[in-house]
Parts: sequence; structure tokens; C-alpha cells
Amino acid sequence: MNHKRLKRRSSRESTRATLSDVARMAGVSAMTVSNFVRGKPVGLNTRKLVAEAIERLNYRPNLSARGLRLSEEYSVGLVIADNDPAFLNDPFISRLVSGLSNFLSNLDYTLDVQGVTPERFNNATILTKVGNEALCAILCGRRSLRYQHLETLQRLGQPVVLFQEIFKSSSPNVVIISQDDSSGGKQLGQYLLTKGIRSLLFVRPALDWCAIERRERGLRSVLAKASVDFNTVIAASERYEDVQRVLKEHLGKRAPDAIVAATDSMAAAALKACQTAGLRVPEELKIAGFNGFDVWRYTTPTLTTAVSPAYEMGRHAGELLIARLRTGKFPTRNVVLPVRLQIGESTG
Amino acid sequence: MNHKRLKRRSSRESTRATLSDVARMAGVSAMTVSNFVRGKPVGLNTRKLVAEAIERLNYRPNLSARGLRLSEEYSVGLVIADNDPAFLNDPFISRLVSGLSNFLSNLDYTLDVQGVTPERFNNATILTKVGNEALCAILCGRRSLRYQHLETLQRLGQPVVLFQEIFKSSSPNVVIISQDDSSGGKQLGQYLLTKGIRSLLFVRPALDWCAIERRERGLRSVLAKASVDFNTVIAASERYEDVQRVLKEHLGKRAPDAIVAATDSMAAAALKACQTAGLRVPEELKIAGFNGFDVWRYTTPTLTTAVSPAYEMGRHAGELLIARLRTGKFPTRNVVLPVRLQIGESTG
DNA sequence: TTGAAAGCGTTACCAC
DNA sequence: GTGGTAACGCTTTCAA
Repeated sequence: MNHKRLKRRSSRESTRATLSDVARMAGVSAMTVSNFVRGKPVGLNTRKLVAEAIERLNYRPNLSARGLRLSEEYSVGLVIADNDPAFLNDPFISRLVSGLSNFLSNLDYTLDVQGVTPERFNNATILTKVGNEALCAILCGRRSLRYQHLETLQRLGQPVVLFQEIFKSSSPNVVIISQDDSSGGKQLGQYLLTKGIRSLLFVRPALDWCAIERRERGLRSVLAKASVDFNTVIAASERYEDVQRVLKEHLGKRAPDAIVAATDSMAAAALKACQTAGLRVPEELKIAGFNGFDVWRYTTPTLTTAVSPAYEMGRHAGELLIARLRTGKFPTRNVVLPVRLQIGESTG
Repeated sequence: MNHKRLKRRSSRESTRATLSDVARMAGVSAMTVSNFVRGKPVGLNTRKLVAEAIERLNYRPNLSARGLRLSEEYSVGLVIADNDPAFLNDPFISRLVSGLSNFLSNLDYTLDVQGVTPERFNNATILTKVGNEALCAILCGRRSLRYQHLETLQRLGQPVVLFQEIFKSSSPNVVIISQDDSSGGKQLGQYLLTKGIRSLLFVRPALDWCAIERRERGLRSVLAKASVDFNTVIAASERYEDVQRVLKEHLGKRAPDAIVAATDSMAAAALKACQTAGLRVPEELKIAGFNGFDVWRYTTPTLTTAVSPAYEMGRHAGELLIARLRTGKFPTRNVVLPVRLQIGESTG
């Protein structure tokens, strides 16, 4: 008896009321309290007694106990493998997480976020222990590493949604949600053709990232058919300074009719580089980017961009996972969401 | 026997190996497996047998069971009360969450995110059930509602960190972390005085948000002493169009020497409004904002801004919570982190 | 409508 | 080093 109390106090949590504490105080059985808490029918008198006891003891059900009993966690895990400690600053990721978290919150599911460096991916608690009913993963980093991660995820034997991944999954447990970057590239290319460009410079980061390759391929495919002169230049990173450095060198030669950057923030950097070099945008040179998050709106002129459905991707992941949990299988295999062209001032 | 198996299969999860499954396969007791898993000393032979069984059965420890047994969850909850479903898009919030999540991930803690509308705050699972050892909360919305939320949080009897809140907490369980917005306003004011301004327009959203009041008060206090003409104009919201609308009306009269906006994105909108009105920035009019997240860098000219330590605030919250969990009490009461002035081109 | 018992997967606490 | 036992808080099952 006393023993019990002592044990509980030894934990870090201050002692918490349990179902039986409430039952004892209300003078009913634990089951009655449990029924009350879960909205099952309970006698009118008992009802009042129990409600009062709960209030007085400040009782809240213990999710671990319930989860253990039911093998249901009402929680989805999200692992983000990224070298940047501030991974959520990436607007793609933050929108995606918003969409996911929102959808799950509405269904009273919780989202469990864990960021991890690609190297330590396999040791992430969220993967080595079981605490979620399903998982989502955003993998950044080198292709070979990502492939290992995918295999790790497949072995888990849990429903998993992956984002923006190039690999096909061979497991019925794994679904991949992507955006149609290739179409984004094509739309941008077709639009620029209507502006009569004859040469184009594509600026991309060194990074091994499949979305960017798809953007470039889509763009190139359209422009090649029209025999537009297509060149690619690689910046050390997505960072402002790196883009400006590489462009400064390049603009010294002969300026192209248009610059398309792999992301809007790179496009913004390119824009400044051009303006600094005395090139008028869009009159002498058109500029466009990808993503459509926020940057486009703050530049002068505003940017033309292929808008990413990041928020929708997160939301969609939530839908798929919940459907999978409820019905036992994913309603679809891989999903590709559309990208939309948004015209700004930077392409005249 | 069979009965057991059937029960397990009836749950949504596909059947998962447990400690005793591993024990049985390895021909040892459950305790030995448990010891192995947790890195306690285990005989060399046994070690191999157990490792193999774990691999073969794809065993992963169940967090609910461990949590129940130990009353430790290794998980911190974060509730965000916000009307915007895409709450994480707010760069202040996303940075804060990055900092928090990162710190926790390094200690193998998980972060449990739940967004909720202010009206439904009290019903958020994360508050009504116990599944985390500690909580963080970001409260948006009307002051009276926020005050209720604070009371809810205090009643929880769990360690709680709140951000950017105006109320003082009377509970030893609750710590509030803020940024020194008032100082940010003063720094900006002092700097602008060195530029010789004689009149200033402060642009703020209608929103009832304490940070903004502190910014305004800090700014005003410095400028009042120097008898600078100080006016405030209120935009319907933080949104681009709302800021531009309200400024267009105002600039029609007599333009001030400087405009300071409550946030950088509002400052960016103000900047465009001024440029559209034919005012040269910074020559005829200086502009500055608050936050320093990303916007400042994309505008032309770049913005002078008071930089928010949002990432640090999240990190700090993690530190305080972990200290609290380990030592039983918070090492400090309320915390105010410094804001730093960053000079851009918009103030000449 | 209410209650008693059993068990979910794990670990602390002894014994051996 | 190893293993048996009991308990964490809850809900399903079955009986009253």
C-alpha cells in the first residue's frame, strides 16, 4: 500500500491520479469511471459523482496505458533527415508539416516530429522504438544514403509515407507522394517560349536532389524542341552568396534571355545579381523560379514561379495514412500532385 | 495460446514481436532480452543469440509499455493555438519549433505537435490526456482567451513553457520565455535618431498581440524624448494588401521621414507602397521592420530590422524543460532573450 | 447499469 | 549473469 505510493513518487512525474483513484473517491468501480470517460452510458447519479471526483483529482487518462491496452497510439511519427538543424525553416518542409499536422489534429491524432542527421537516421528513436501507428519521412542528403533509409523504412512493417523521393517502393506499406516538378519545368518553359526567348540559363545548387533534376529535365525538354540555347550553372549551395558569386562570373560573358533558378530564393539572388550588373529585368532578361512560397512576393519585380503544393502534400499524407489505418491498406500507390504556374512581373 | 494470437491480430497493427517472443526464440528469459536491449551487461553467448533473434523477428521495443512501466515518456508536447491552419508557415513559429525539436532530438526526446484553434484549446488531446512529460505552448488569439488558456495550463500540474506571453505565471510549473521586443523598439528608435528623422509612422496590424505593443512602446519611448512626431496606423491584418491599402491612404497626405512596421513582411509591403507612390527609399524616407527572418534579404533595398531570437527561444525552452525534468525544478523563472539590430539598406 | 478479473509489453526488485 | 514475479493504468470480456 504505502509501498505503492512510494514507488510512484520516485518517478520524475509528480503523483498523478489514476482511474482507480477516481473510482475510489466516487465510490464506484474503475470500469464505471472508464465508461464515463469514454462517453459510454452511465447512470445519472454515478455520472455526477464521477465527474466531481475527476474534477477534484484533476484526473487525465494516461495515454501509454491506453495505448498499451489497445495497441493504438493515435499518433503519427515524422522523421526528417536533414543536415540543417533548423530544418523546419525550409518553407517546403514547414508547409508540408502544417498540412500534415493540421489534418491529423482534426482527427485527434498527434504528430511526433523528430529531426535527425542523415548519418544517424537509423538510430532515430522514432524508428528504433514503436510509439506511432504510422510514419512519414522526408529524406535529404546523398542518394545512396536515402536509398538505405528507404530500406530501413520498408523493414519497419508500418505504414509509411515518403515525400519527394525518386525511388519506387516495392513494399505495400510504403507510399511516395511527390509534386509534379517535371510538369512545373515544362509549364515554365512553354510560357517563356511565348516570350520569345532564344537562350536560357538554369541555376541550380550542387545538391543531389531529385526534384531539381526533374525541374531541369522538364524545362530542358520543352526548350530543346524549340532549339533554345540551354545552359546550366551550378552554385555551391542554395545560399544567397553562392548564387550571386556563380552568376557574377557568368553574367560577365554574354547574358542569356532568361534565367530560371531551381528555387525562388535562388531566383531572388539571381535577380539581385542581374540588377547589380545593370541588367534590366524583365526588359533585357527574364527571371523565374520554383516554389511560390513567399519570396516571389517580396522581390522587385515579383517573381514568376512554379508553385509547389507542399501544404497539400502533407494533408494528403495524413489522409492516406488514416485510410490505411482504418481499412488496412493504402487506397492508392504513389501519388503525384500538380504544380501550378504563377506569373509575376519578372518575366514581363 | 491461439486465443492470444487472435486477439493481437484483431488490432489495427499487424502483429509485432514482443520481448517474450524474442526471449522464446533465443531460449532465454524476457529479462535477459530487456537487459540486452538497454545495454546492461549480458553474457557473451546469450548476447549473440538475443541479437540474432531480435534481427530475425524485427523486434522493436514498445514505447507505451515502457512509458507505462517507468512513468517516463521521453516526449514533450507542443500546443499551438492559432486560427491559421498553416500555423507553421509563420517563420517565428517554425524557427522556434526547429530550435525546440532539435534540442530535444539530440537528447532522444520526441516532440509532439498539435495545432488547435483557440476556441478548442481546452479539448486538445495533448492537454486532456497525459502522454508527454512536459508541455510547450504558443498562444495566439484574443487576450481574454489566452488568459483562460494559461489557467488551463497551470492546472495541468506538468512543467510548461509558454512563449511571448504578457501574463506573469503564478505557478512554479510554468515558465514564460519572451524576446526583448521593447529593447528592439528602442534600438531601432535610437538608430533612426542618428539618421536625423523628425517624424515617424508606425504600421501595425489590428491584432491583439503583446509583442507588437512592446515594440511600439519601446520605439515611442525613445522618439518621444527627442520630440519626434510619432503616429500609428493600423492595418486590418498583417497581409500584404491590407498594409498597402492603409498606407496608400496615408501617404497621400504628408510622408513621414521614416516608417517602421511591426514585422518585416509588413515593412516589405510598406516599401512597395512607398516605391509605387514615387518615394525614394532610403533617400526620402527610411523603412525598418522587426523579425529578421528572411524577408529583409529579398527586398530592394534590403531592410533594417530588429532580429528575433526565435530559434534560440525554442532551444532555450528545451533546455529549461529537460533541466526541470531532471532536477525537479526550473532553474529560472521567466526568461527574456535579447533582440539584435541589423542594419540594411532601407535606412540609408 | 455495474463490477471483478485478466492481460497489453515492459522493467524494478529480488533471488539464484 | 540470469530468471521469476509483480506492477505500471487501462479496457475487454463476462458475470451479476
